[in-house]
Amino acid sequence: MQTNHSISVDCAVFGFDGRSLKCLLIKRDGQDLKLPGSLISDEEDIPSAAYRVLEEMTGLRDIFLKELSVFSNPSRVGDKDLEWINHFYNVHTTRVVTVAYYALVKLDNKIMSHTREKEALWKDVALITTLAMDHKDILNKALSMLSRDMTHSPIAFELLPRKFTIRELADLYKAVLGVEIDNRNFRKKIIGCGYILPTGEKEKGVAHKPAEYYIFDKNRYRREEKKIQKLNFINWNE
Amino acid sequence: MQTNHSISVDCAVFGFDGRSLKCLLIKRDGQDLKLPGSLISDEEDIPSAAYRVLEEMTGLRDIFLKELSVFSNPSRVGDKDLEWINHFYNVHTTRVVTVAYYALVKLDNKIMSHTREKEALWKDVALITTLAMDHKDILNKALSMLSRDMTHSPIAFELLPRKFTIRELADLYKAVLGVEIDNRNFRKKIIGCGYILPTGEKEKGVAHKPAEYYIFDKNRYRREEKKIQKLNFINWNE
DNA sequence: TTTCTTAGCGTATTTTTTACGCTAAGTTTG
DNA sequence: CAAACTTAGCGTAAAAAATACGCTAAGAAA
Repeated sequence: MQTNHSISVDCAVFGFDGRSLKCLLIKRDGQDLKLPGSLISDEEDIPSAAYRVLEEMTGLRDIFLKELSVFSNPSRVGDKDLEWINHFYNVHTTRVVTVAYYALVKLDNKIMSHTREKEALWKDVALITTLAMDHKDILNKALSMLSRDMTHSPIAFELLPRKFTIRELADLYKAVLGVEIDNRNFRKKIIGCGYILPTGEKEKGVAHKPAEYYIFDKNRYRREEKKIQKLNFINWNE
Repeated sequence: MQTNHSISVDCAVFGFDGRSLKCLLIKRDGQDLKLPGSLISDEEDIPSAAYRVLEEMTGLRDIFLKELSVFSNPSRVGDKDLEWINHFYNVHTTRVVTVAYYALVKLDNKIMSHTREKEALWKDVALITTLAMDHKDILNKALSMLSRDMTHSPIAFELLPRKFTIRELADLYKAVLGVEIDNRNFRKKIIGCGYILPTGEKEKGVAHKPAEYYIFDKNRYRREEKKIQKLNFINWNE
């Protein structure tokens, strides 16, 4: 029985620029686009490898990261891709199984200059048509997982600056989930939740009534979370 | 760079006997208990390996199966475990990364006799204290994923016979989620959903008013699912 | 025959969601 | 400089969903 394989990680890194969802892509050999990734080494566990890739690409250490699933189709890496991998990593492997993650980052100046330096690019996810290997499949799965997660847990704030307006939050939901949102009811929901707090600061230089900045209070969220004892626990349409 | 690893699958297989949730365990060397699993071979992808293990253990092909996550701690397999693996599979490996799944089965006579033959045992999950390697961690993660999934999608029926009473369904939820359920409101919710249909048949030989048997209509569920356009899409406490 | 248990229907209350009117505070336009 | 335009942000009413709980029915067991 032959049972030795190479294992890699691949990360779909998402950012939000206020208009649309972006994904971080890198050019392989200056040609095909692919997700950032790496083979894992003997000493590290797989999440560590993912964090290593993320730090390399973004310069950041504390990044929201979640495992998607394993992609293991024996033919997912074609001969050409395999050649590139063996050359790039100086190994001899015939099959690579990858563990896919998605990550969420705030698109501030720091990260933008770092990724520019790495010659990576932030591409609007709606405009990504093909990627190397099965990376388009990974991206698709990441997008559907992200949609699901954004409705079930407060991870939207990983994509927004620390201080954000309620409009920015709504725009993010519109962009990712593709839904229409009623401004007035959305506000009520957000303000009513108890852990999204006004800062007293306001927008400047916008062509309309300036909105107040809010912050997400993680500790308060956790406290509220514990209080809730949902009896209305079954909801099979989510 | 050394990058070759062995990959395995491990499955937490759950069943429900009407009283409590059971997990399928096998004895290694007639001693330690572990989850069913296997190394994967070069030709198969990982889900196929999981189905192979499940068919071997249960005799069944169409089983609900879902990936949990990858367990990759370099020291998750101790020296003793490694020795057993190398001997059992006739390989030479120093590290095994495992992809964990959970599976749901209906505990009917057929499966019970098959697992008995395989000398596997169905143990009440509440009574499982230790398992080989990191299999207890895998089990814990499987249990929390199962709880989550059972509240968000209609997978409870994978654990029940085709025809079930509303009480049996409620008992399953009580057992898995550890919640109290009001019989009257639960019925309303179940019957109101539109895809759990009465069969006309009734229980026999119970020491109380016999209940009607219901079936879960998968096609009707999918149709209803499409109809729903949830605007109330954000619920961060689920 | 009484007691016990669960089935199964109904009603009233509370909570949550949805729809939508309205004023406020800025910038842009003419 | 006033009118037009855009988004902020408050409020109210209606609809829908969740919850609490009373009650009778149908069987077995005592």
